[in-house]
Amino acid sequence: MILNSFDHHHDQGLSVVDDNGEKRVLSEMDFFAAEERNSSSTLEIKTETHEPAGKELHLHINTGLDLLTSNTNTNLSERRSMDSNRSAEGGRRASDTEFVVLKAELDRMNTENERLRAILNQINDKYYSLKMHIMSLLNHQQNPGSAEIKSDDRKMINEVADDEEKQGFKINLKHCGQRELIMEDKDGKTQLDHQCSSSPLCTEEMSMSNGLLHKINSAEINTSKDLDHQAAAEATMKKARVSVRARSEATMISDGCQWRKYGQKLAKGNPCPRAYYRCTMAVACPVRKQVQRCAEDRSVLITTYEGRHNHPLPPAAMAMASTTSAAATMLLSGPMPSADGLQNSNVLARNVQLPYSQNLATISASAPFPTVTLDLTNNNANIPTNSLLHSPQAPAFHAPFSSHQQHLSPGAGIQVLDSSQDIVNAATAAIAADPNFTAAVAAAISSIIGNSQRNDGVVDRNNSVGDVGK
DNA sequence: CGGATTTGACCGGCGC
DNA sequence: GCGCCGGTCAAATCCG
Repeated sequence: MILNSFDHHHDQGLSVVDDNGEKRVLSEMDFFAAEERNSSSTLEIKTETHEPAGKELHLHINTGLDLLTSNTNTNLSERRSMDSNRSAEGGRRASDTEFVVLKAELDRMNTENERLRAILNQINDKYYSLKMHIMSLLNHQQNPGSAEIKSDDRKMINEVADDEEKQGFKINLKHCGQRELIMEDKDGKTQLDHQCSSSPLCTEEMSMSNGLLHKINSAEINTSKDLDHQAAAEATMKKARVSVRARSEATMISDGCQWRKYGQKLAKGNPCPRAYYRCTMAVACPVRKQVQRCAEDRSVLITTYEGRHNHPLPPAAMAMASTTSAAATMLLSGPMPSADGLQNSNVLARNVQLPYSQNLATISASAPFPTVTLDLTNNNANIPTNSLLHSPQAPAFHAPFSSHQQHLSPGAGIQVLDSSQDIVNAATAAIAADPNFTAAVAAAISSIIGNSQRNDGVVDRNNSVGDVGK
């Protein structure tokens, strides 16, 4: 057997040439593969270079490993004893030395691996922290706050940047005004950027957005103007709504929260009744939701959430709380022209179609309450729909955006700029990444604005709401 | 029997 | 002031 070195250039991992001359590529090495158990413990290591064929370096190494040994921690005296028994065959001493060398090398690599893992974790943590601070900073650029906070943020950025530099990475705070954050390695190769296409990272990141809201809010407490702004933001937050359009035959999408129906009305302009629910997962939880079928397309269910939860969320709700939190953030931290932007009639009198995901998210503020509409009925090319369509709880989301949804043509109204786009990008990624889509979306929305509390293990009970129009 | 749902009554905001 | 409409209340009813 020929064991090849890792081919870093082609990212092929470990390749092995077997006794028949066939080359195999291994992502993991299985020393205990059945066909190898009784074979010789000799490894032929071929250093595969990019030199012409025939110049490959072959190293024949007797590993000295007892591959039949189940306990890899067999003590050395036993191993030495076994080795000495074999020494009669000759060459044992050399293989013993090689074994020690290999073991040392293995230990060294394990140590290195641990170190790299720790560094990676540290980088991830600091990346998120830094990003939160940057967004907070940017918020202050729009809503000038205290210099103290800016100083703290700058200090934080410097500290993190120093750390990354020491660890072989650097944070590139490029075009901060446009919310670009890029992590590069020493060679300048981008490792992560603000788009954060890796869904686990995005999910993690988005789950922090509630914390960001709190951070932003708490950072605004310094002046009376900020207090006013905070009060206004909270009032708006209370009134802010997130509407989700999803294609579903079910009477209500399961969202991980528990709801109790308290009313039903026939609303004007829609023959389908509108059902009113309140969250019953905690006493006096103020969150309400309305469920109604779309008049134009009865297969589309429109769920509108309002308020913030006053309790921890179940796992299913937490799964996508990040998404709607992002929507709320988008709604409330858009390109406000002033600190009073939320009260600004210009803001409240506009509708904005978000540029990233066409037909996916729309801000509508023409209604009494500012509303973000997430349209999940669209088979958007930007979304890996296969992850959306096959959830056992989720119906297929593939209809085109229904016509009654308000849209603005480009240039009409105020386009949501980068921060909001980033948030929507991330929200979209989070949506697309979550296999339990329906539960995730609804859960997220119910928790929208809200609840950044850590999930404390509340069991997800199936909601027991009734049918709309039953 | 307790909790959830139904459904008509009621309330408040808004426009005319 | 009045009517419309969305939203909520609460008694009656249903259901497990």
